[in-house]
Amino acid sequence: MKDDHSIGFLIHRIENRMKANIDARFKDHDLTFSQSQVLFQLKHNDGQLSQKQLQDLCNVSHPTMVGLIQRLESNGFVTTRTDENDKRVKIVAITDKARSFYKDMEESREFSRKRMLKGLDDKQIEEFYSLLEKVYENIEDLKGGKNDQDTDR
Amino acid sequence: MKDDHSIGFLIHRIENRMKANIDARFKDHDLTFSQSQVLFQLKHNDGQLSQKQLQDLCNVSHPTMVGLIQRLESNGFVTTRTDENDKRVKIVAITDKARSFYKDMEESREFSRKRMLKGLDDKQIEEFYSLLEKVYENIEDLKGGKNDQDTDR
DNA sequence: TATTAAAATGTAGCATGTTACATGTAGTAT
DNA sequence: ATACTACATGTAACATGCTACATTTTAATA
Repeated sequence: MKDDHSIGFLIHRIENRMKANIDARFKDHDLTFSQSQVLFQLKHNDGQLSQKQLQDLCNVSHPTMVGLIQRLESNGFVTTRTDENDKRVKIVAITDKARSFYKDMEESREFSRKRMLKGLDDKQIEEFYSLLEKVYENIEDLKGGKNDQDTDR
Repeated sequence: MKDDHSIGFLIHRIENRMKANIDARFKDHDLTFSQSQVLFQLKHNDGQLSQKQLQDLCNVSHPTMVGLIQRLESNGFVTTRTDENDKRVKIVAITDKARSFYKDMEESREFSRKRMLKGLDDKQIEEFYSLLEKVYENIEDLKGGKNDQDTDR
């Protein structure tokens, strides 16, 4: 039983369930969990960021961010424009429509959070959060630990 | 900073990184992280299971399992046949080729595990594992908590 | 027995994630 | 100025996950 749920598989399954549950809750708004993360980052950064900044904040590859932004834009949650000062960069800005959904999004995330953490006390939640942050720092870099045989190759 | 990485987003990003890293390590073997989970379950259950049993053990929807098995079969990691006693069920069996890869798979998973848990002592790892299991139990069911207005909130 | 319900699998269509390759813009060095 | 490099974005092709619908077989029931 112990070995049947190694930590990696466990995290994988938890993520799958959580994502599917939140996607289902957001469906009425034509929004997904991953898209909500983009809106979340925009909301917490003056409502506008470059595509590159978004992909770094969300820790996804750039083609992934391209798709997310395209769908968000086609549903009216963001607008995009080219930066005048540097024509390479695409600026993504949150719309009022997205802002008006923000409360709902927060509530759904809070609901999901409560469900996940049911039965854990505040101290355990704090510990869980802290452990997750450490693990995330360990594997955060997109071009992940290719330095197989040691520290530096 | 605290609110920037809510637990859900954190888990999501951890899973993305972990999956991508392991997929990269498995690439030479024409294998993926998710496929390895299927092989893992087979290995720990006498080498053969029905498709339904696999989808329950891996906690994925049945169309997902269909795809996983198809690719595993086309790469020679499993064989499939119809159950004689119940023609509805498809029996999936691990092959010798997959068995011979098993050690490599274990080593890669161990490498990934060590990287993720770097800096955590045994007690913390135990705590982390226990917390993950609790969270998983909270959201394990595929047809997730649609009973919105019930206990919580 | 005939009908109906349930169970296991399959297919279609989509979102999200990846890597690999391509394009256009900006900065640097010669 | 030219060329080289770096950076931001775009496209292609694929794996994995989902829901919704369809099919086949088994079980249950009238």
